[in-house]
Amino acid sequence: VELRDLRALLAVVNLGSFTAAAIELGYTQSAISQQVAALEQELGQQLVRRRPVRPTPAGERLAEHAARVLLRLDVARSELRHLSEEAAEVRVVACPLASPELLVGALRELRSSNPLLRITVRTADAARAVAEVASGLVDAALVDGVSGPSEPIHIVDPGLLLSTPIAEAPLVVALPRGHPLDGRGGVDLDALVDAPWIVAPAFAGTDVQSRFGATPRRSPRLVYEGSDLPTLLALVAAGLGAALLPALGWGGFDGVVAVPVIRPQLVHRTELLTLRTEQARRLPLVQAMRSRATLR
Amino acid sequence: VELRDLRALLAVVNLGSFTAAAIELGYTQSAISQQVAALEQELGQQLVRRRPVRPTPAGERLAEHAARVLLRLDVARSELRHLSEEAAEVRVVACPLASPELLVGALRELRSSNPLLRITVRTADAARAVAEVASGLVDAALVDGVSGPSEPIHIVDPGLLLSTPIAEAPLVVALPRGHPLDGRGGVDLDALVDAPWIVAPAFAGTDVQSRFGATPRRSPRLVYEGSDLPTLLALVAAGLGAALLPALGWGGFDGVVAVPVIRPQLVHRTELLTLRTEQARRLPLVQAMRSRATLR
DNA sequence: GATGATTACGGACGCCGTAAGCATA
DNA sequence: TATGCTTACGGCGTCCGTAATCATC
Repeated sequence: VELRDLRALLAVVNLGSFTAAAIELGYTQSAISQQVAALEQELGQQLVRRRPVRPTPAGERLAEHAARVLLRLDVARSELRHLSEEAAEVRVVACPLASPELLVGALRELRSSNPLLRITVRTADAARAVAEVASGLVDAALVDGVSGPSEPIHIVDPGLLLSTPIAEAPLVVALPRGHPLDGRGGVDLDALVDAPWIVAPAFAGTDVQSRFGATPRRSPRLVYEGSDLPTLLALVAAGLGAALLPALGWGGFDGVVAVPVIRPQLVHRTELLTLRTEQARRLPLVQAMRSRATLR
Repeated sequence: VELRDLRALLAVVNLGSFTAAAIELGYTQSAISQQVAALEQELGQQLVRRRPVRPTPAGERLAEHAARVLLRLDVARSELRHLSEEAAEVRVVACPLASPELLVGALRELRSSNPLLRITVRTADAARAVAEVASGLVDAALVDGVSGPSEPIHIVDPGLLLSTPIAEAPLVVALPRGHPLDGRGGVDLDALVDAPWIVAPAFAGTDVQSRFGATPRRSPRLVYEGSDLPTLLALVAAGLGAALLPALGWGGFDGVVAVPVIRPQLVHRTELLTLRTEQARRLPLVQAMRSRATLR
């Protein structure tokens, strides 16, 4: 098993195409084919079904392992780079709904204490944010997700990155006004399991489905790949589906009502992710965020 | 970064010698030298100090990541192998103090329900046991360790292997009779932090040191690498040091007294480790152990 | 001076790309 | 028929081993 082969498998599984994987990795499609074939031969079983290109159960499992292995290696590289050089810049990535008020407060404090520091902020979905911390593209990521109360969200292997709890907010379901559940004081997610959901990766709706979707592999009725909250809410208002959001961070929106989730017991949680290096721990931004965080 | 290079680094760091690493991996010492040099060049910093051969902080960190990466790849390989073939044999490895009475009970039940099944049992220390589950050498490992009450012991990345809690027992310090603490109803480990400890990897004393040893990197006065409990207790009786053990599983021993650990709150915990495959979950042994386990 | 890591160099193997083959929409 | 994965084959690069060099105990 070689890393090159794992990268190939992962790209093929994620992109659903040998050709696309080849382009992404900078090989010819022939090379990708050979790499995947080598893996399959070595492991003695098919990993990807062709035409259409879909992973077998074994391939799916291996791709999962491969993703974690490659992520850890990214982290390792970044950590070693951090060990030697010192940063004169702070780069942050944040998920759209990840309690930004905390971030801007911390940044203002940071700026006033060090006016010369170059600061970069960008938004991305949680998966990309994690990848960017791992690869060293940014120094910290403010990611959000859904979890049990005062329980960490698990985006990557626990312990791989340093995670600081920042905030928790009640979870609500955004529904079109007039929906049967409109007006309820609280809602059980099981009651909505067959309802049309809007899956919006940028808004941390992905992991909930996998954790609480009673029906695995059900393809969502609508996927919103943007990161614009008003657009998402407009989709909800139009009756195209329900969306899972934190109670805070967005004002009212015409035609949309928010009903708190009361079962299962879930919260919207925000965490700050950095490398597990001393340098990261001592980042002024991290310090500031920590002192401001509402959670211990 | 290539897996081959990571394997080389890990072997060099663990064995403290390029030559020994070369023998272990089946290369010449020259090849190992080139592989480590390649890593160092690629990462732009020294990973291993020569003469004597010791890892730099960067090397230590990378070796840690390398170990986890390689372990995960072992697990991946084993899982895929399990997915295709069915086992006609049950192989178990257990740590010496890992609640063996549960194991033998489960094995007896297993034997009576399936007299033809070939069963293999072996003992090893926790680190080796984990490696053997990962590499597929055994189907399950009964490992013990020290943790907080009803808190899992973390030997590997959480989620990498399937872990079933089996039993917990109070933790005691084994001391020579007549020791100043002899007769106390309970002891605070901090009071013993500077005492001479006997480190016995086979008896799960390793991780406690790293977790609660106030003085990191202090070399223990005595290391017992065997797995024979009477020998260990004889060492204690001779006044060569104290040892951390579970309260159960060993009767009295002449010249040794056991004082319960009351602070920090720690227990001796036993868990059953298997691959995270359906096959492993359905192993009769696992089922039997589960139903017998005193923990939920 | 001996043990053990590094450097130099040649040969073999592996891997990728080009191009032809082939299956499926 | 066209798109896209597979197979065949040749060249290039890489990596390992042998052997000489060098440093440290």
